[in-house]
Amino acid sequence: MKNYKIIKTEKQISHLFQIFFDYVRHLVEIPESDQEHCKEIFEPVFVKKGTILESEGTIHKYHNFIVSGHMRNFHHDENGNEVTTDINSGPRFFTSYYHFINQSVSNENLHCITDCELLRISKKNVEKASHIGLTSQEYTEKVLHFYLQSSKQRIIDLTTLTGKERYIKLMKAHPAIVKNVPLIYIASYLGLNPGSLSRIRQELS
Amino acid sequence: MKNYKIIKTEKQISHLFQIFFDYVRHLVEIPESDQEHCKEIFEPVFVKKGTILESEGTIHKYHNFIVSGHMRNFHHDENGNEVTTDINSGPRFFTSYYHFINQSVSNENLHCITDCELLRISKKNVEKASHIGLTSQEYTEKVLHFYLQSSKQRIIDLTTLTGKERYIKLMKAHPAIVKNVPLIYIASYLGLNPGSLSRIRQELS
DNA sequence: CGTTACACTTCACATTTGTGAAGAAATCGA
DNA sequence: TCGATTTCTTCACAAATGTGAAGTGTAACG
Repeated sequence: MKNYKIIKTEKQISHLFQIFFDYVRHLVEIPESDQEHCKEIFEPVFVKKGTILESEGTIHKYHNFIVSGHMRNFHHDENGNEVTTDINSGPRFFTSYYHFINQSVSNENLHCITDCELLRISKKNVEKASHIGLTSQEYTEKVLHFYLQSSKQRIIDLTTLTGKERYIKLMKAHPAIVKNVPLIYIASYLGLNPGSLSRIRQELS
Repeated sequence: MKNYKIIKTEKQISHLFQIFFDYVRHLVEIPESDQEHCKEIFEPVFVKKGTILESEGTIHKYHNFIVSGHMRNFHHDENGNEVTTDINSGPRFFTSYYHFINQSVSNENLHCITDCELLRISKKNVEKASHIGLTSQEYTEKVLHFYLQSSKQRIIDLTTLTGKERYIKLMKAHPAIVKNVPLIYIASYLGLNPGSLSRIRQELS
């Protein structure tokens, strides 16, 4: 089964970078010359639904930017149960940050829930390109801040909201996730059993 | 009521820095010369139980290191209810990071639950001392990573453990917190009602 | 020393969520 | 297109947690 590197036209690839640059501009400036350089160090990848891009027990090779599609991050707990810790859609970065940056063995899996269009960069290229704003210390710190803020908000939601309230909030914030991602993953992400979430859905309809 | 700057001896202050340096060494090297400099830019503060060190609606002035004592971080939700987002004991840094670093108006309160011994540094001094390892980009990134990892673990605990399991885990990891911090704050931190946590305590005894 | 305020426990009852099994629906691959 | 597999729903019952009130400490402060 060939999940990777399906051949696409120049135009399609150009479109990926367009979305990428539009997204990144929110956080940092990227001069024209850097944009050209990005096209050399970021690799466009088209991945089939179901692919595990990076898996637990390995050192993750790439820093991934989701252009389109849905991905989740999961691991196994001490009883062997899958725990979905994160679900996200493009455009955005989606990586096991801590382990990627430190190149330590990750306990996390990056799973493409739907077909995904990605741009990814190897650790080597990240280091080579440290002069580019995008891979600079400053940008990294901004990204980490952003994740820290989202994590804090999620903790607040988990401690103060009921399951139904958390689901409603997710529906409003990310309707595409609720539409495209299987219920079991959403349930795990929200800290609910699939049965409980199904009941909540029914109550809401 | 005078909560601040109770006069202490040279020896007591020296002890604070000793604990501080011991702690920081885990993450970064600090040469002798930098240690001397630290003593100039960090201010020892002795604070009475109950003091709100930094409060919501203001720009936080200091980056705090708890030498001893217990502090919590809380805010008010849209209904005006207090939410305790974090509880910690020294030695460790305890600051509303995002808002402090960006010098934006914080929505968080830093509350001394017990008498606390602190070392704190103003934003100005942080910038002045950027050549010291301790206030460098590298150190900041390590600290952010550390917080991100703790937040992720807390999310996992909140989604996969019951209230009783979370309480037991806290007891094991931080017995001093369970002993010294009022139940209402611990309950809020664990995402439980005070009544529920009290029941859990009873079941465990 | 006594008053006051706050924190903690306890209770009965309501609500939410978990559990496991069974069947319906949707999806996948040949 | 047709089985095979997975996911989703539904149900009854169990367990966990929320709620509000009442009563009992316990610490703080004058």
